[in-house]
Amino acid sequence: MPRNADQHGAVADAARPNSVGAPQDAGRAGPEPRFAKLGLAPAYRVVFETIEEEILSGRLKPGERLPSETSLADQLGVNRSTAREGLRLLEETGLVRREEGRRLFAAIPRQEDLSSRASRALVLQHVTFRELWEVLMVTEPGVAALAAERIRADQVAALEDNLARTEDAVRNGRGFTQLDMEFHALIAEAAGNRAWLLAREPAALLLFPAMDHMAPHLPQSGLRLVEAHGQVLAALKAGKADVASDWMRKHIADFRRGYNMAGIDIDLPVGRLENPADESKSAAKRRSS
Amino acid sequence: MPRNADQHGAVADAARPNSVGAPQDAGRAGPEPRFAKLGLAPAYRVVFETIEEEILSGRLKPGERLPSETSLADQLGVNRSTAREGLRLLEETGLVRREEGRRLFAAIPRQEDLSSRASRALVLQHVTFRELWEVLMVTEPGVAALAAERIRADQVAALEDNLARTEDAVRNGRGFTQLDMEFHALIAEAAGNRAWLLAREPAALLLFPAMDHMAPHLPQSGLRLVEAHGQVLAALKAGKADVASDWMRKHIADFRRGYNMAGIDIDLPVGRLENPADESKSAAKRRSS
DNA sequence: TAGCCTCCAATTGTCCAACAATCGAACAAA
DNA sequence: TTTGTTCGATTGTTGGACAATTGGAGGCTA
Repeated sequence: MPRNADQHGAVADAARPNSVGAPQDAGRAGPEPRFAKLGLAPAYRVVFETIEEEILSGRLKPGERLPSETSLADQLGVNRSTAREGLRLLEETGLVRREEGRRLFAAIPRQEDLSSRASRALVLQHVTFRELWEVLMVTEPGVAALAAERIRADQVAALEDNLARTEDAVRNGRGFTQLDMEFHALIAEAAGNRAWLLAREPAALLLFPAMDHMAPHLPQSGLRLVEAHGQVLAALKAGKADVASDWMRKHIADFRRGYNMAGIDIDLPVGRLENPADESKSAAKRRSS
Repeated sequence: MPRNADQHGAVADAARPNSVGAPQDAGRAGPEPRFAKLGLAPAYRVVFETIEEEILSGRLKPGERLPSETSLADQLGVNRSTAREGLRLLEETGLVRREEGRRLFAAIPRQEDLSSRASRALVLQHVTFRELWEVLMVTEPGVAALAAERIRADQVAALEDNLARTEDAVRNGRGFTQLDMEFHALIAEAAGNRAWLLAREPAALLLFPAMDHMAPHLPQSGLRLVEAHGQVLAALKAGKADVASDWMRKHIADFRRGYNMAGIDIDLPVGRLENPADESKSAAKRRSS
């Protein structure tokens, strides 16, 4: 790639950041690790990094409109196509997003995006049920303890509503996986800690749906789940952090027991997310293959 | 944008996935809001999703080469520019990577990339020191307990080496933040749980470097840290999960105490990562502004 | 003046066609 | 075996176009 080539070019080379006039590459397989291999980044990546830095540094605040592609390309001294490639990079990072319509905004990456991408990575790594379970075995009680100290009335109400719906679903033999996930997510939210949200969600997103595979084998599981949720909720309402934490631990432990009883191997890698339950935005935004 | 326009076009429309034969757009002036607006994704996004699906489903295995851009564009029935935009999306997701050289490979997203992106998001959300601390207060002891049961000899050796270097750094008044991070990372690795790695790293990446701000105020902090690390390591070697966990808890708790004593507000948002200490790849791969 | 409709400039999505710099592999020379 | 040389394939970048939408600025009615 013509680093500084400006072939037919009229584009102002001076405006191009990082137009390092560095030696091409130092040769590939040098048996002597004498020189550090100097990395030359393609222009589209430089575009990405430049704008990224602009946002990270706060000079470009979330919510603010980005300049038009043409103007951007102009300012950076690259072609619009190149600028667009940089924008795609930003788009996927979540640092730039298009609201409804086309205009691009600077933005903060959304939790859901981060989590779902992390989940995908875990799946691709063939992470096992056991690994996920070990994580949640620690995080969920921890989060519950925090939530007990901070939960607000409206959040209690949301949990009560969730519990009622779960009871109903269980009584009528309907699936309750989604409701279970919602319950745990609500508690995590009640913990009022964004870092926790991010830490637990990828594992939660993968482990809980796995329940669908075991529930059919265990008629009791629904009742046990409702009982546990009820106890946790009660403890939260009473502000008893240790009790909430304890019940949560039992609840998650139960999860594993369920798996064992259903005869499923704990050390099997988890599969792909079947139905991430996001008909909300997903269906509107993209059409699948 | 000409969804299916193929304007001057010669490109095989049939080959185009998702060439939904939807009415151009229901015509703008349709006085009847009869149909729900069906979300049309730009072609470059369809390209992205198509290839993503190919990888996620395992039809395209990690490590495998992708077809050339021209051929790809050809197969998908879009222009090379458009295909490239899709590739940028994939590139940033980490599902596609360029080894050394240019050819693109299918790949699994790297832990580091996921973590650093997550960290950035936390910073942009102005997450506070307290939030991070609350997370690590739970995760680190949990991870240590697991590590006690699984740690291998070579991992013990690595920790011992790290401890020795830390002692040296402390004794000679050098910075030891990097070594501290390494110590914790090694333990996380010893826990042999990839989901844990992902869960704790974003917070760790942000919290530990913050020590740089407090160490200067606390002459003792280095010694306390070495003592704690030593105790944890001893417990790990002895396979005493609960002891390791306990010492780790104290260690992290100490962290906060240090902050208090240094007179730093716990509820202040953490700043940007100053020096993520990755001269290894960072310096080689990109040149900064 | 508020409300509505029309027309136009600005912007995004795609596409085409080239060219420069490399990479890679094949082959020749030292 | 190491070092050049050559040539085709591939990536990085650029210019230039055109269709479909958007967002307003005006202008026209109540």
